[in-house]
Amino acid sequence: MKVIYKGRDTLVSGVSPFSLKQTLDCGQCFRWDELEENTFVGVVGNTVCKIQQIDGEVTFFDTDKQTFEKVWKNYFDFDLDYNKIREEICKDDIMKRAGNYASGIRILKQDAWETICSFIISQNNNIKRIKGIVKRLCDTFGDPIIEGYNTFPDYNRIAKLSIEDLAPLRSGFRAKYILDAAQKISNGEVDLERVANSSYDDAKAELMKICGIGNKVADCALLYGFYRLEAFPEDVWIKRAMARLYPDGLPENCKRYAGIAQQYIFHYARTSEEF
DNA sequence: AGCCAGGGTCTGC
DNA sequence: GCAGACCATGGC
Repeated sequence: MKVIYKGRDTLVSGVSPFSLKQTLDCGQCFRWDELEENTFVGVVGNTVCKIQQIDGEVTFFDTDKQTFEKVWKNYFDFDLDYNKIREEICKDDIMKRAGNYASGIRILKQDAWETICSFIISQNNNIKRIKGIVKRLCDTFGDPIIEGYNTFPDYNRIAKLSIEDLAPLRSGFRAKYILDAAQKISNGEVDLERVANSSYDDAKAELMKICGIGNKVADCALLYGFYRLEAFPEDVWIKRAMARLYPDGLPENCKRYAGIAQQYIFHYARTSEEF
């Protein structure tokens, strides 16, 4: 990776492979909007940024060295070598095709609470509406950063609210789950530190103490919010794809990075015409 | 108009 | 353990 600080912007190149669009559009995050082709605006923590990719060059607008190092390099996990990972997991024909098709996807390092909350909202829902609910959640209860952009509200704030307070979100039956998650994390019943530091099975069990978090949402939270690259969220698409591609289960050499394999298969099954 | 959406809970075998 | 109804809401 090559990083150049030019004027007010930060320019990144030589991350191979990387597709900003595939990464932000693959259903792992819900707070990015595409302004124009390959140009996105989003919020991470209390930082707002416009990012554009043209060929191999990614521009982080109005971003100084310190912010890039502290926020964006970590968020996109630019130090992780995806070529090496693909070498390890894309050994058979199917994974080679899927990995080749979705090669620009990277797993983002997102905030744990934000992913927990977002994937509770995702259940029995579609990406467009998930984004709408998350936006209203931030607009209503987050702190302003700059005009039009708020932080994701923290769990202590949400824990003080009632179901009626959440009505403007129009999140339906999920509102009570959002509250339960915020309350249990806020009062220590569910310990995010413990989730981060225990084994995969224990971490999953801890998350599933929250009403509204089942097997799939727990795996999403672990993969996207706790950097557990071995987590393998199974939604309807993946189940369909697995039944056809790997009826006997995921190949052994995929398991260490099952979450990345999952992204390749998911993207391939959902958008490729040859699937 | 009616189906479905990156599911989970609750109930009944 | 496993199947099936039900859950709110909106996009298509």
